[in-house]
Formats: sequence, structure tokens, C-alpha cells
Amino acid sequence: MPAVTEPRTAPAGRRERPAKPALTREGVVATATALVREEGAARLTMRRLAQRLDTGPASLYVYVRDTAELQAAVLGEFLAGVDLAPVGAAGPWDERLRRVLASYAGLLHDYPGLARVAVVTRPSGEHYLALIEALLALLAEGGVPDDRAAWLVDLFLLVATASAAEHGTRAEEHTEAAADDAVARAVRGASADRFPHVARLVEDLLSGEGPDRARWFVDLMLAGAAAVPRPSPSLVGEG
Amino acid sequence: MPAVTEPRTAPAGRRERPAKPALTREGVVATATALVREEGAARLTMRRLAQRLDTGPASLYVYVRDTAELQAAVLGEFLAGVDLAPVGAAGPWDERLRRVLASYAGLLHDYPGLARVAVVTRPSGEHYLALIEALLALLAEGGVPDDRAAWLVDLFLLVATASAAEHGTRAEEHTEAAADDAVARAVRGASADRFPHVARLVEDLLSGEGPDRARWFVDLMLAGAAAVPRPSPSLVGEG
DNA sequence: ACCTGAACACCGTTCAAGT
DNA sequence: ACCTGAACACCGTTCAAGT
Repeated sequence: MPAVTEPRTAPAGRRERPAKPALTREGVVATATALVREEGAARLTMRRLAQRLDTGPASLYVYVRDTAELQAAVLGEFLAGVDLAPVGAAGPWDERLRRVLASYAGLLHDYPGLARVAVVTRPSGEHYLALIEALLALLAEGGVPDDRAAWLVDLFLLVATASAAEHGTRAEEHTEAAADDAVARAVRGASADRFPHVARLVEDLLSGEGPDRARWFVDLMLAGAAAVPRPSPSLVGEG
Repeated sequence: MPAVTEPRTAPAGRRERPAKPALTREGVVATATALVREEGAARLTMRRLAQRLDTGPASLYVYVRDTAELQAAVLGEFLAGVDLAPVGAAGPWDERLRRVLASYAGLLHDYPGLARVAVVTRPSGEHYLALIEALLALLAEGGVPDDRAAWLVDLFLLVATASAAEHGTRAEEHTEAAADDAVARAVRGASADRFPHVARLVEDLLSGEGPDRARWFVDLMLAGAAAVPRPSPSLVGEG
């Protein structure tokens, strides 16, 4: 073991670490985003983030209100990765819409912890607005009435997010199918007397999670939105 | 302050507390369910549950694998509260279906923490099977093809669960609308140049979370499922 | 005025040791 | 064989005290 030639911290009073950069909100969020990218959302904690930034956790509270706000910011940062190119591309509008949604879903699929956050926390930042704008533009192009389009976008994102959260969690657990097995066992073992429909449809109930199902969901929502008007025009004026 | 006449624990070697009941899996789950009912799902922790049961947290691991399994069990217990009476009642099948779904949604609305658990964890136990069975029975009555019904049930529960989790979380936070304000502010402040559709649809985007929206979602899914067949019959045999 | 060390009040899970 | 005390390795957030 060679002797340590330099102490961990610089000589005495003043320290000159490798340029411990001054903290800013942007820096904090950027480091948090990197942390999630490298280690997953479950590892994004105030304490671990502080460690990366070479401070104590208390210092972070100067830049973010709490964990929820931090997660919203990271989520917003990640949405930069959604491919919005299909909006301006050639081809049928609904096919391009499916591509945008698939890009969003794929992102959350790769970061299941983030999907879990997204179920509960709205992303902050402009990328989220850009995503909504993109979906609204495509729906407008497809002639979906404005009021339905607004709610439909919500439904699209809700379904994509929740699917990713649900599936991602199962995929992470134990040996990939262990937790699912609990449901699978229950469904497969369902008494045909008491649960005849379940027993008859076992395979259909357990199939899916694949892209087939996601695509069917989108098709269904599009067809449904085209067919069903929004509830009574409401008596509320334009406020 | 009167002197304590009896020590907390009985005299010496043998203790005879108020019948500390022998632990069983059922007892643990029942106490956990009561805890959630009284204090909310966020307070369901191994340590707090152990305290209620008058033991140490380590002892619980004899009866449940981990926190996730415990939550699944509690969730399953709660599903006993879903009103399945509409299944056998009179009236149009789709109206009865809406009532069952509304009962499920209402339950999760009252326990937002539980909704958050449900997004990620499948309930264990028979009540969950009973709920699926009920929905499948109603869809069969409505003539929805089997394969679509199976996936549709998943979608129904996904949407109801995720809506409750999302809305419930926002409702819990700060002063009811604080977190929502972050989105609302972003949407309202959206530059009309860069996000024209968002700017035009502000009010529609922010409206909802009400029962109107939930009902529109259900109508949309029903109409969609009636209109869109499941993807190609698939080349896979019956395994 | 701005930042943060240290403390407060918690977590889930494991395992060696007891009965 | 069954149960559990004590420990390990963590959390988020606050606030008095420092610069």
C-alpha cells in the first residue's frame, strides 16, 4: 500500500476540490436527471442526489420545494426524449399519432420507476406542453372535435403511463414473472363454478401487455372518441 | 396524577396482557386493513402494523413475504366493498356496468393511497376475481365478443385506478389545488405562438376530473370496443 | 442573506440468538 | 421449530447555527 500522497481535501483552510460547481436549480435538476438515467428513478433520493452534488441534503431545499417537485422536474426533462418528429412527417395522421404515443410509452417502459412517478405527478416544463400540443395537432388534423380532443389526450397519456407503471413493476419484481404468477395462479385456479366467465377467458385475460394490446387500446380510444360526443354542452358560460 | 397501580406488564415471569391474540396471516391482514381504513394507506408500514399487533416488525415476515404482498392482500380485502349488486339487477346492461365501475372508482377515490398501490400491485384474493367476473358477465350480456371483453376489463380497471391515483394525489397535496396549479399555470401561460392548440383549448384541458369525464371515458371505451376487433387472430395455437 | 451540520422522526428487511 | 431483539442500511425534512 503506497502512502497517500495527498489528503482527500486540499491542504488546510481553503479547499479547491475539482471545481465543485456552484449549485443552481438547473444544475440540481440536471444532476437528478442523470442520476435517474444511470441508476433508475428508485435511486433518486435527496440524500443520494446531495452526495452527487457534494453537499448535504438540506442544501437542496434551497432549489426545490420537496421530492415531488424534483420528480416533476426530472420527468419534464425526460420528456425531451419523446420523438415528436412524426407530427410533421408524411403519412396518415392516426399512424403518426400512434408513433408519438409509442415513443412516450417506450420511454416509460425503459424507466419503470419514472412511469410510477408519472402516474401521480404531472411533469413540469415545456416538453410536456410540447407533447400535448403535438397530440392535439394530430387530432385536429384528424378532425376530432376540439372538446373531445382535449379529454382524449388526457386519456391517451393516462393509459400509456399506467400501463408502463403496471407492467414495469411486474417486470422488475423477483424473477420477472413471480408477482404476475400470483394473479396468473388466481385466474388459472378460478373455480369454473363461481367464476365461469373468468374460467372461460383465462388465456385472453392473461395475454397481452404486448404491443398488440397497446395498439388495440389506442385504436379503441380513437374509434370511441370519434363516436361519442362529450356530455351535455353544459350551462356554464365561457367564464 | 394518581400513582400507577398496575405495571404495564403483568407481575413477573408470565405476562397476561389483554389477550394478545396469537398471530395468524388472517389476523395480520385484517389488522392491516383496519389500519388503512382508519389512517390511510400511507400509514401502512411494517413497523406501525407491528406496533398495532404488539410485536416487532420482524415477526410479520413470518406471515407475509414483504410490503408489496401485504398491500396486495389489503387491496383484495377492500374490494369486498365494491357493489356488485347491479350485475343481477334490472335495467340496461351498460348502465349496470357503469354502476359497478363507479363503485370501484368511488372506493379508490375515498382511499387515494390505496389507488396508488393499485396502479402497481394486483389485488390478491377472491374479491378481485369476483369483480372481473361481474364485468365480464355484463359485457357478455351486452354481446361484446369474448376476446375483446377480456382486454376491455383490463382497460376499465386501468383507467379507473389511474384516474383515482392521479386525482387523489392532487387532492391530498398542499391546499387542494396547489400542485394542480403548477400544471394549470403552465397550461394557462402557454405561449399561443409555440403551443397554439394548447392555448386554444386551455379550458377543456383543465376541466374534468368530474364524473362527467369518467362517464365519457367509459362510454368511449364501450363504443370503441364495439367498433374495433382485436388484432389478427394470431398464429399461435392454443398452447 | 445565504447555506448547511446535525438532529428528528421515521422506513424495510435480515439474521443471530433465544425459547 | 418457531419467533424476535437488535442491528443494518437507509429515508425526507427542519432549523438553529454558522459564514
